[in-house]
Amino acid sequence: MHWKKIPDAVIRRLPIYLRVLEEASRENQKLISSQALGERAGVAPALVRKDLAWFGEFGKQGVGYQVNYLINELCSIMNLDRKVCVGLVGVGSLGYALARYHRARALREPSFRTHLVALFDNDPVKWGQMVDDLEIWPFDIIKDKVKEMNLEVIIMTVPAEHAQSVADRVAEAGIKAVLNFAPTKLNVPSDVQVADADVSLELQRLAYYLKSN
Amino acid sequence: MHWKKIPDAVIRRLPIYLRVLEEASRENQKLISSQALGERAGVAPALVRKDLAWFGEFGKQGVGYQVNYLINELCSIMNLDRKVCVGLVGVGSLGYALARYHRARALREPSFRTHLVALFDNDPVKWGQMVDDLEIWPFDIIKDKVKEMNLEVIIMTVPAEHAQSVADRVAEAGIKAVLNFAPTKLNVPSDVQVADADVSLELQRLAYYLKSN
DNA sequence: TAGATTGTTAATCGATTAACAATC
DNA sequence: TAGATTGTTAATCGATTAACAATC
Repeated sequence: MHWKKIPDAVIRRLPIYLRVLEEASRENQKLISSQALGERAGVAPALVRKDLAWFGEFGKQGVGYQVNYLINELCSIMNLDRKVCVGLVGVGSLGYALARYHRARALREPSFRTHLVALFDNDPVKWGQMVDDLEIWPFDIIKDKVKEMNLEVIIMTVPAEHAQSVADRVAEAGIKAVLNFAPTKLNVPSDVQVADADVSLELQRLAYYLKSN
Repeated sequence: MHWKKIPDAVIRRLPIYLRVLEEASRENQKLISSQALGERAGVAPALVRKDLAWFGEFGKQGVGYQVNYLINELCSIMNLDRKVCVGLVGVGSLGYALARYHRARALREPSFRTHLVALFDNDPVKWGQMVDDLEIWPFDIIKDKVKEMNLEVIIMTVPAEHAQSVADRVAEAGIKAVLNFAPTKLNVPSDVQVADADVSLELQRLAYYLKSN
């Protein structure tokens, strides 16, 4: 695109707006102001307007934003106006749970938009086992599967000590986006995006705030 | 404390430093420089020094930081120099998995420091069932259990539509820290800290970056 | 028209980086 | 001592907020 680079802080808020808008849509709201949207998203109204203004003029002065129109625009901006195929590596207890959770939610919420379609593990005992209607494949064939199934995002739920070597193989397979649950920093090529989702970091952060209160 | 308020951005990095330091300690490293610590944490060395300087002078010029000493200091700063008791509400597939994952990790890593000790659900069918060696209690008795077991943090893995009312009850029970996996913004009293951990927000953010690449 | 709310600019606030004297 | 690395200050960079003209 020809735009100036959009700050990541902005990109992180867009899915929150999307979530609020979809709620509003379910409640049959047709219009929403930056004030109301911001309140439900936990963001100042001026910031909501500024965030949206990076991408165009979506509102009407004195009126607000059309809920369904803005949902469509945001989906297109976020690259969610299509099926995004996701794979998961490491079907231990956490991987298993996330797999089931993700599929249940995708079934229930059509707005979920990311679809978990493949599971991988390197334990031969697990190969061929099913989680709901998904088969567990050997991790070794991930490169072929990425191509065959058009996987674009990989969720990593492997032990910390294997995370880096798995990440290497994942990057080699052409994946550009990884959601990493392992408690370790991954070194990946600069064109691969990693989102970290280590539960313990958040718990430890919360512990700090128990102090002052 | 008498300090100026520490920015949350700083607090979020401390657990990352802690993780790196514990790795280094396991590798029998005695000393670490802000350079090396920063590299493994993904943070600029100057920022590492500035973050630590909020709390005191822990290093020696020309030498660096003593790994084990800094671990102790950081634990004390983060309020992790003791057992932090955690409860979990909503033993669905995600809650069940997080429970098992958390306990397995706490057993394996003594440095984990937060301990999951109670599970709650409002489905009578689940009451009395065990997840590993933890019993599932009725959500209704959470207030008593918070007192009895000294719970300080609650992990919420309930459906979005129940999240707010659960949060109200949790806050009422005296809890000041919540890790929320439900895809909804919780309104809580200002002395209650909420950390959001909605997987779909991260997946959607990753989808955006698939575009430009 | 009058009231409401957008898009945008300028001001503020906060966080990160660069640089270096202090000192181990 | 010489080299290394801290703690800290000043400079830079970036993000948020306040304010308001434009306009529906």
